[in-house]
Amino acid sequence: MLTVRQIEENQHAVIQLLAKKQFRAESLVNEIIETDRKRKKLQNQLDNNLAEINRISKDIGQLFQQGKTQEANQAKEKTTSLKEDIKLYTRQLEESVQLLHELLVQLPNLPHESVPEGRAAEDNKEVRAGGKMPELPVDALPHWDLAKKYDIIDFEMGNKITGSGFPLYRNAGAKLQRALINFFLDEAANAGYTEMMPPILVNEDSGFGTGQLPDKEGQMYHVTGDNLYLIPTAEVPLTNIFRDVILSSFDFPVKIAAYTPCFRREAGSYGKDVRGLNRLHQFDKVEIVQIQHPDKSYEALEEMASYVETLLKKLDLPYRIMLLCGGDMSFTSAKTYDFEVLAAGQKKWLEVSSVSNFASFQANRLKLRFREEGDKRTQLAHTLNGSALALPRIVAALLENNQTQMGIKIPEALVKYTGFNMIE
RNA sequence: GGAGAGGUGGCCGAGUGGUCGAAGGCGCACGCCUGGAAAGCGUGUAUACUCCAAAAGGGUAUCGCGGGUUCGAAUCCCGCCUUCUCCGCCA
Repeated sequence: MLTVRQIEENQHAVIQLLAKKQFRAESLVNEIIETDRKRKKLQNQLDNNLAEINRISKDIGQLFQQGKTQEANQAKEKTTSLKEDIKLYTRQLEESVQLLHELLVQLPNLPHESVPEGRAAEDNKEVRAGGKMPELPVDALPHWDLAKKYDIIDFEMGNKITGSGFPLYRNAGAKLQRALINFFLDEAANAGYTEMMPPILVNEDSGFGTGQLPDKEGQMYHVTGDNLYLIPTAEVPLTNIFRDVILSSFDFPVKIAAYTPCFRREAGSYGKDVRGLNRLHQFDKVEIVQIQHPDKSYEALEEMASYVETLLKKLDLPYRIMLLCGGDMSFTSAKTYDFEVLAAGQKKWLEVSSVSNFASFQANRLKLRFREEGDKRTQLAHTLNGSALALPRIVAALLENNQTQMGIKIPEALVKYTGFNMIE
C-alpha cells in the first residue's frame, strides 16, 4: 500500500510509473487525493467538536466539586447538540477512512526505475544464466514417470489421503525432501540469516499485513472454525514478526529464514502445466526475508539474488535469472528477479524462486517503521523476500536432469545430507 | 473445554467516574558538578492523525482489542483476544 503522502507529492510520477505496470492510475489517484482532503476536513470538524465537549466536561466537573449543581446541569444541556454532531462526523469520518483505504489498496506498488518496459512474460529480461545443459537420451522421462519408476513419490496415494496436489513422498523421495530442507537452511545460516520456525497458521491481521487479505482470500486455505489461514508462504509469518514495530537504524539489516510447508488452493489452475510436482497445493519451501534501510534495499536485492544463484550452482542445475518487466510483476513488488531451472525431461523452464524488493509498500501495511539515530520522526523500512528455495520444482529438475541408466545421481553438495549419491 | 485471577508507557508499578497521557521508581538522553569517572543534582523521555509555509506551539485519539453507559471512562457494563493458577483432555 502506498502512502497518501507518496501519492500526493509525486502525483505525476506515480501515474507514469504505474503505466509501466500496465496500470492506468489517473482516476484512482485523483479520487484518493480528493477523499483524503475530505477526510482531513471531517477530522478537523470532529476534533473541534470533541475539544469543545472536553472543555465543557471539565467545567462540569469543577462546578460539581464546587457544589454548583444547577449551573452544572445547565452546562449539560449544551452538550446535546454537540453530541449529535459528534456522532454524525464520526460516522462520516469512518466512511471516509474506509473509502480511502479501499482506494489505496487498489493501487499497485511503484516499479523501480530499473524495471524494464513490457507487457508480459516474453518481455522479461534475462540478466544471467548458468549451469550445464544436460545431454539426455531421447527416451528421457519426465519426473512423474521417474517418481513412479523409483517409487519415491506417490501421487495417487496423496489423492487417496487428501486430494490432488498433495503428494506422498516415500523412501529416497522423503529423504531427498529432508536433505534439501536442511541444505537450504544451513546455507541460509552461513549467509547470515537467522533461522526461525514460525506458526504455519496465521490470523486475519497477519494475512492483511502481508497483503494476502483481502485480495487473495480465495488462494489460502481458511480454517473457518477458528478463523485462521494456512500460510501460502513463510513470508507471511516471518514478515508479520515486524508488524507494528519501530526499529532503530542500527538493527539493519534484519536477515531471517525459515522452512515451512506452504499451502495454496491454486483455485482455477488446471491442465497440463500442473502435472506431477509442477504445481501443488502443499509444498515445502525455505524462505529468506530482509528488512532494510531504504537506501540499502536495492543492494540487498542484488545480494539476495546472488545468494539464490549460489544455491542453484551448488545443485548443478541449469538456470536463468529473469528481471521481470513492469507488466509481469506482482502487485506488491517494486523489483523482482525470477529464477528458472531447466527440467530437461519435460523440456521446460520451471520457476523455482522469486526474489523481490517491496520497498515501503508492505511496511506501510505492516506499520513497520524505523528511526534514524537522533531523529524524532519515524519512517517506513523496506522489506524484501525470496524463495531459497521451493522444493518441488527443484526435485523435478534434479530427477529429470540427473537420470542415468544406473539411476538418479544426487548432486555432490547434497550427498552429505541424503546419505546416498544415487537413487536406484 | 470448565472455574478463578490478571492485562496500565522501554521496564516495574500506583491509580475504581472529574484538569489522568496517566503518580512514583528503574532505565535511557542531555546538562551541572568532577582532573576523569561513579554518586549526587537538574531537565527531558510514547505513537498516530491533524492545524501552521516551517519551527515553536495547539487540537484529537490511544491504559490488551472492539462495542456500550455517562456531560465526562484506565476506572462501570457487554463481547473478544491473551497471560497465570486449578480441573479435564492430550502429542
